[in-house]
Amino acid sequence: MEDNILQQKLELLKKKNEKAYLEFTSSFEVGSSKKGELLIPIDKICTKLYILKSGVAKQFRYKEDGSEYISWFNFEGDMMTSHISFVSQKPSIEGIKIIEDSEYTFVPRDVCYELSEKYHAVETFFREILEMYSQAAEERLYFLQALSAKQKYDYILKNMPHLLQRVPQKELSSFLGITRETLSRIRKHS
Amino acid sequence: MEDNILQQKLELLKKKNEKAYLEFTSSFEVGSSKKGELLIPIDKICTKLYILKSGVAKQFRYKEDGSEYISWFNFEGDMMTSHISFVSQKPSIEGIKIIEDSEYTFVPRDVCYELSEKYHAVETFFREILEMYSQAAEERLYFLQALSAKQKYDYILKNMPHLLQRVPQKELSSFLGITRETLSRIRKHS
DNA sequence: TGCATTAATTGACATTTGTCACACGTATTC
DNA sequence: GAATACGTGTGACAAATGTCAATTAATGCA
Repeated sequence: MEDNILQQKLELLKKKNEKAYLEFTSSFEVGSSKKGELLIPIDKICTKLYILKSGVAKQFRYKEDGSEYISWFNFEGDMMTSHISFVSQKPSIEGIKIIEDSEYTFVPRDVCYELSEKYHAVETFFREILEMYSQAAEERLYFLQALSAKQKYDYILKNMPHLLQRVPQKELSSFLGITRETLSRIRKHS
Repeated sequence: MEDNILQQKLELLKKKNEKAYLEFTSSFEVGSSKKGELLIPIDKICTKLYILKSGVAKQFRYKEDGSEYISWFNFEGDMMTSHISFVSQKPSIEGIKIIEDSEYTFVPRDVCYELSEKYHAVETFFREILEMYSQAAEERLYFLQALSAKQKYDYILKNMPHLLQRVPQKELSSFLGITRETLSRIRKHS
């Protein structure tokens, strides 16, 4: 989504330092996964950074009661990884699962950090990605804490309508932090 | 808190590039504020990055119904700013208010970005700060969405006990996303 | 195509948390 | 030091959302 802001950042990198850009992008590999596949399992150390070319994926954990908590959905153009594990190289507490057949490219984590160290421009690229990422997290925090179930649904309707078309309600409700039943009832009265 | 991880990062910067370190730290200015003072008002563009030396501050917004949403508390050693406004230079949707007399240093935003561009090591410094920041945001997201009122309180008790000593219950409850009354009742039965 | 599995809907009811009103004690201030 | 504002505690009640169970709709697979 977001009309390929990631692509724009990559273009910027290319303009700034073509050598760095080429070295970075030439280490991209391609892959694909079917619906239901676990791209990053919980408890494993995450060593790759993914860029989704097509399809949909979800980032999730399990709560204490065994139910699922969905922290984010990823669509075409999105960069994704199990962020905390990627940075810290500890076992991941979040997993990534494909929920619609997907194609993607990926880079090994080491390449990201090596090139960040080698090229200032690559470091800048990642700093800017992180800036966007934390903005999104901050907005989501407010969204989750400050809005009622109905307000959350209206927010999605207005700001992320593609979710409604491409994500099952079961998953959407978990993303909103409400039950399927509540979501179903809200939809009925909208 | 976090036993001055920020200080560690600054030391690292110094070791990597002393010139950059000196240029960065020499543009720090000092300031102080009394309890109740608004360090960063809502709707203003945020142009400074603060490091709290002593005291406590809160980052907050107002919800649609006028009640307060507290996104974070800052203590000695914490870096703080209105993140989204700082990055985007748009009017801030969050404010920062002093809730215990504070001393701090601050750097103009422009210096941060100029030095990030000028020195690779400074860029790395900020990238790492952002990595920590997004990890914290991610954990807070899970905390808010996945836990009940009582679980949230127990989590604070266990992981952020200093909050209980230095933050009024009114503010703490807002941080937890529950009402004062609910917090009061939970405390009674603990 | 048809069977089997999964997702969504719906109703009755339970639970959690919020709201409102008021009492009480503690700071703050003039 | 009295007066005022502010933070906290508590009770009665209301509202929002969750839980459980059953039914229907949709989807995927043989």
